Amino acid sequence: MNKYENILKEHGLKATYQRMSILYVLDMMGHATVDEVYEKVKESHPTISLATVYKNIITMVDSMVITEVPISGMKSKYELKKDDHIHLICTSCGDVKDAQMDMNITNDVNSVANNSSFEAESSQVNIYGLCKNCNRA
Amino acid sequence: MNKYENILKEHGLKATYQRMSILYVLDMMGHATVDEVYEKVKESHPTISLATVYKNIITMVDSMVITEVPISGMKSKYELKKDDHIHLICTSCGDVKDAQMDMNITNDVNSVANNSSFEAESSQVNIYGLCKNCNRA
DNA sequence: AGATAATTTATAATCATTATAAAAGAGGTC
DNA sequence: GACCTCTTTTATAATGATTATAAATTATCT
Repeated sequence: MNKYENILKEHGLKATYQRMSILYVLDMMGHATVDEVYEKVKESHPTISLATVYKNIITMVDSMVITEVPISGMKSKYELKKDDHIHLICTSCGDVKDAQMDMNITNDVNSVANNSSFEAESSQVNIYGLCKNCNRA
Repeated sequence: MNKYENILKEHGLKATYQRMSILYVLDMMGHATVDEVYEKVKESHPTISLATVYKNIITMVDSMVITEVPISGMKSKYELKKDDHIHLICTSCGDVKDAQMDMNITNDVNSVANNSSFEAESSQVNIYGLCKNCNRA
């Protein structure tokens, strides 16, 4: 449980109980909106304030501890910062799953940026469609 | 100017002056937020209501006349529906430019989806970084 | 353990989006 | 072209999401 304490300190942030709880929730859920994080953290820490969740999510995005995943037609979700990967977003149930971003895509994406004299820093790939479960139904 | 009238009717929507104005603004600007559209349309149509802009943007997204472009750390922008392409998003000035999505990326992306038994419908690729202008400064 | 600066909290304030209902307009029919 | 019907627009109010405030609390350093 001091996995999260370490992450925070490595990024120059104080390791408060609230921040660690948010990171734990994101780690467990994979991806979650601000509200989902708030509801989940309240289960173990009922007095946390919604403002605290908002403020810390912003702070941790700025410090690159977590990443915003903006999604068409839904509120943004947040996830722990990890290596580049692809998001498979189910337009029916809203579930988000990660898939590995293979080297080819990374290379292609970088060459597109170079061809436009664009100084690329990061990239996001979202695939929208139906997850296994929703596709059956 | 009845380019937009045709697009709307092809998608089963009434061709109101307000909708055509919104499409014209998006066509001129390339990408714009709800507020930017509202401010721009007001120049030629000062009595348009903000609620009308909101409602029509939702309607036209649902009818696939326009597309939402969700972006980390900014409000979503909207664009006319076009073939798959990549967004080069400047984290300094907020500008969004299109780049061609080459066949390789499309193929790679589809194979990632297949490997996860995910029924892909569409995809979005965002590259964040510095545009030519901001990179100089 | 104490000092200090950052963080948390509850609340209010602000900003963004959606709902409402009356007036206006689009597109079809004669 | 005038009329009918249904949809859309408008202004406004209501709601929902996010941010600001300032006092109380807490993490970290010494």
